[in-house]
Amino acid sequence: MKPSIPQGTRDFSPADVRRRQYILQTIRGVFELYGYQPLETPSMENLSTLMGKYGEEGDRLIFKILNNGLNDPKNAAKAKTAFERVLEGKNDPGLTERALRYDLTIPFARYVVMHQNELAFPFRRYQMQPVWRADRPQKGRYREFWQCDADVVGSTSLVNEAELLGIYREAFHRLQVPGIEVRINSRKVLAGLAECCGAAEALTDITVAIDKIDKIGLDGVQKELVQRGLDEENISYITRFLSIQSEYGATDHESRLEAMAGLLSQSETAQTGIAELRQTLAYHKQLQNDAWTSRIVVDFTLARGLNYYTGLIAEVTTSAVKMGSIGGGGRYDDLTGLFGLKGLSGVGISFGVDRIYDVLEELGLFPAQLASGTRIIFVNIEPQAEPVLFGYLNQLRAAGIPAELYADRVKFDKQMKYADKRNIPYVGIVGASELEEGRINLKDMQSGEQRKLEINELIAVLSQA
RNA sequence: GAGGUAGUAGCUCAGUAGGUUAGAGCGUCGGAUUGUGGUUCCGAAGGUCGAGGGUUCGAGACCCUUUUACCUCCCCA
Repeated sequence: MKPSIPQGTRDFSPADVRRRQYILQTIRGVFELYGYQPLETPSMENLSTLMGKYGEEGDRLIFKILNNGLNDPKNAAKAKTAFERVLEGKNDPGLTERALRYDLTIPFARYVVMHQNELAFPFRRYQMQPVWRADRPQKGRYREFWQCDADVVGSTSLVNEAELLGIYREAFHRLQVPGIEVRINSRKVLAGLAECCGAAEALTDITVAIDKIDKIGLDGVQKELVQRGLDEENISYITRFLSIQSEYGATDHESRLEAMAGLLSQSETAQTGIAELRQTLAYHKQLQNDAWTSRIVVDFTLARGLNYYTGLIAEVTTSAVKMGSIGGGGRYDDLTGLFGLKGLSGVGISFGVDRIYDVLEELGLFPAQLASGTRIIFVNIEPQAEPVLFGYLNQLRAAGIPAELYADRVKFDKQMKYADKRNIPYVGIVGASELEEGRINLKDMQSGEQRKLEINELIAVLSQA
């Protein structure tokens, strides 16, 4: 049988894992720095927890888990009727009642509701775990991928928004990704647009269409709006809305906000949204670090799919690589309401680790020293030396230096080749003569230089390198 | 979920209008070199041509099905 793995999944070889851990650790460090606490939830949730939370499209992409025991004769009738319902496109607990998690936000909301009495609100947590989607794989799109989320619930303050934007910028600064743009918008402005253009009920159609303007241009958006049933009057208003976006420089926030406030003066919702954007930017300005090269862009065409967002929405892209967004988030006023806990507002962001990986790879931004963990390997050429080498290993490891011994006594050059292939920077050679001298012949694999050292000197050399 | 392109050695690929035992480079392994890797030289192994079925005297090539990757749409990280 030819081995294979499921569509859209990947193996991660040692070098891949090190690189992924580098990303994960960098992001984790920033989360911790901003006072977020770690949380983990199960890989699978009850199907009812997930269904209906991501829109129709989302429901279709949830990986469902088949119930056990379907072949038990006493379940047969139930399973058969359940299967009939599934064929009709419905779910039935007789066949499946669990599913793999689709994102980290809904499980988080579920967690908050279940543990509301133990938590100190505002509750800030971060979560870094894989999620699964039955999407068709493409470049940068997998069926199993990791998300890194930071959310805070129980606070409506825009300080949270401002800090989350800071987390994005700090993390990408540390990862040294160039061309980072954190685009922000407010769902309230979009709702105001729908109101003002006379098609309040078509909010989703409008947002889905204008979100594509980067891809299909103004003409394309207009066509799509027609297709989605908007009339000429609606569309001409939306066109004016879109022109505000292109009229000002990318970072001329204030002019853009002012123009938008003028256009949407009839909508109280939109005015609130604009005021919130202003306040978020003002807070963020005080929190930001001058070293950050990324920029914040107010982008009124930004929509984002997940329909639970109600306030600020954000998305991260880099101009350095052709790739979809590498992060996104927003505020949701009533996420926990879905699980019976009303009045808790939350806001959060997510990092797309797998896409960030692809970006770093493409730009060659991974630090070189991620290659190997082992600092020194002892070649095994002299049987008498083994007890001494064990002692050296113990001392090196006690000093925190990753060290290993080539376990099999095979040909010298084979052992050297192994060290070379593993990218281990130093080789320790102890043969008969070194044994007699009580020293180690230390070879620097990069320069090829060798020198004889005592173990204490060797530890000193490797500690500082 | 809809459409398109592709799948030949571990990797990157070649393979003439269907015609003997399917090739190259890189890598792997062995040797030159039983105390010195990354360079060099010599040699070897490695493929039921993604899988299944069909057309044909004959299929890596043509047809169908299936699977996987990539691209577009949908949607999204």
